[in-house]
Amino acid sequence: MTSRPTIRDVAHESGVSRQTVSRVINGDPRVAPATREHVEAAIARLGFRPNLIAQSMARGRTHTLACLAPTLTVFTFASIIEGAAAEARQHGYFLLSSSAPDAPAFAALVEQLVLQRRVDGVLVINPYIDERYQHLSAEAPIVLVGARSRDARLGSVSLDEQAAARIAVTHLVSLGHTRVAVVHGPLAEDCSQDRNAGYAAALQSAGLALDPGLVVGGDWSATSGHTAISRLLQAGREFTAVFAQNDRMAVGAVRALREAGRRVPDDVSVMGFDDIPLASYFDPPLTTMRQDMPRIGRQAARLLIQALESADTPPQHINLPAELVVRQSTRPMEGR
Amino acid sequence: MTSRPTIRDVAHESGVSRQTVSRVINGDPRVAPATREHVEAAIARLGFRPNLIAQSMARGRTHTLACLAPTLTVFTFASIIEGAAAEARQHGYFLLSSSAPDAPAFAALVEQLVLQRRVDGVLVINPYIDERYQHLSAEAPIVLVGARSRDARLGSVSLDEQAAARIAVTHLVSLGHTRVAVVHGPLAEDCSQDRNAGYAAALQSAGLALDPGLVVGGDWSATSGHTAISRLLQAGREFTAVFAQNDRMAVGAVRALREAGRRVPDDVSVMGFDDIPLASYFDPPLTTMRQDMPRIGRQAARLLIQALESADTPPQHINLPAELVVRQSTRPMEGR
DNA sequence: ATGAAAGCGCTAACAA
DNA sequence: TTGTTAGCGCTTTCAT
Repeated sequence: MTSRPTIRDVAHESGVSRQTVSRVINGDPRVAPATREHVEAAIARLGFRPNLIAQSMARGRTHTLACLAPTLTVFTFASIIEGAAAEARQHGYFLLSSSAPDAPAFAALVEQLVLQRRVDGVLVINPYIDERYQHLSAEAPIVLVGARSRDARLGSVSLDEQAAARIAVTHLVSLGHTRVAVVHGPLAEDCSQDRNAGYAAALQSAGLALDPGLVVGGDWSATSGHTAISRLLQAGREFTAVFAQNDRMAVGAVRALREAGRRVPDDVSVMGFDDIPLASYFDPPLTTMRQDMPRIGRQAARLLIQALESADTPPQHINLPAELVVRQSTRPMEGR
Repeated sequence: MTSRPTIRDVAHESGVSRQTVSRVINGDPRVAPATREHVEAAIARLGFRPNLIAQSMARGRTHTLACLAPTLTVFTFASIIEGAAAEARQHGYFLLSSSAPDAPAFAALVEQLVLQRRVDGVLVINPYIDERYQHLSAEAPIVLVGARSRDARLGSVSLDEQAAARIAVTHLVSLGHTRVAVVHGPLAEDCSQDRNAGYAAALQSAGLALDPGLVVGGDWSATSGHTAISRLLQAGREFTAVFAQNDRMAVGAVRALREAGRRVPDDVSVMGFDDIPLASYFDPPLTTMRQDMPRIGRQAARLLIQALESADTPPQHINLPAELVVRQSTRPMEGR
């Protein structure tokens, strides 16, 4: 197999200079129509494709973005990435995705991608789950996803977590529940804090006291939701509703309740958050807050590209709304 | 911000030639220890990082692999990617992932990645779900994942689907079920065909006739599993067990059965395939075949890197086993 | 409208 | 062990 044709081969083939070929492939208008046709014919004949590496080299930009997540196997992250990729593509960028489970792996990724100039900018999903944000060099434009930026120079896109949690808890309260437990995520993550704040706000608006004994934490896994609620039950806490800060913990909570002989939703209502794909196939189908993940990704990509293309754009912070999806895991309090 | 230091700056700073700096950063042994130290000091002082784009340019290789999936949002695909990324990293490669929902998008991706020389090789997950395999130019080394290669030049890694399906169905048969329905995936995909073959083989080994009326298809979604089983019930087919070719369809099947007043597993046993993360949290917890996805990804990456590093390696085809996970959605037939 | 020359940051081949 | 000389394939001046 001989190596691929270069711009030089096309120049020979069509009898013009390399420069003219370059103009043609870049859509430069300063080329005579006849010349352009000749060159395009030669390109087609030779099957020439511009070498992107060489273009990047000469231009100093790669037209490539990276989207980094803690893992690809979590549905919400993957959805954000796909939304971002779609938006990037529309703007002529290629978006690659990769994941780093911990801070050192993340640092290595940033090193490879940013410091070694492989990409023009980076989208970072959940930057505050560990120390990874410390490795966010200011070398490349960066947009944070799923957390408020704690650095004035970085833009961010996230859900309006507090408002969403408030809607969720208000839903439970409006059903007549006055003792609402919350299973929150790791407090190192903004979204857990914000959802807790929304929980508190909703209770307060309803004139209900917040019982710290009903606040328990998990790590987003179903198992952790199970553990959290089991503990609550063993401690003899009274509650008729649970606001789990994600669907997986909600599912774990449901199981814990059943194991303790409580019916869901007859005895206890349970809400989740995210609306994962099979949320409606659990028993009972989960009432939850739906996040438009792809949209979050699209917005983030748009912000990043904006920053790339007009250097002096001030960093923006975008908040997106979530939507209540009522299924069968929540129901009005029994009159007693 | 001044631009980043180059190899030339390091050369000046340390009083050696660019070539010597190049040798240092590439770990070439032909450098005097003293010189090496000087250069390394200069590198540290300047904060120099080799520009990967320039390296790729000069070397003609990018040390980057791509892993392409139909979507990132399916757990099995994401797991394969993470396994592949880990293996690639160990070998000094960077693996980027991207997704393409349909053949045209896939073609564009291949164009960007392979024809424009952005990566050295490609892993393609599920190449036969549509016409995408037709866009697999022979320009770069490619390894197929999740399907037998139909092209002698391409290596592949997949599950031993037939054996796995056989184990699954044999499990049901050993429980005393003689009327076992199957909900298969799209027949364009090898794995559906192979799992059907395993189903047939298991029945035959058990001396049971295959009733074509008990063979129904879905598109892997829970909804499709629901529809398939609903139709079977409406048609009045008799069966006491269902082998769904993935967990999502199994979950749909369970729902359909319940809606028709059948208890699972008391009246009908249901098996899935994949062991998705929340499989044990459905009601009932799903009996299923567990695939070691990360391992599939690792193997695939290993094959690709092998092909890259020793050009004349013949394409290999690897088959990995799956493991039966018994939970509560299957149980022995009631004696009647 | 087109071409010539220089260079992007690095490595490879050859010398010394 | 080190340096010199050419590129890699393309774009960007600056001429013409």
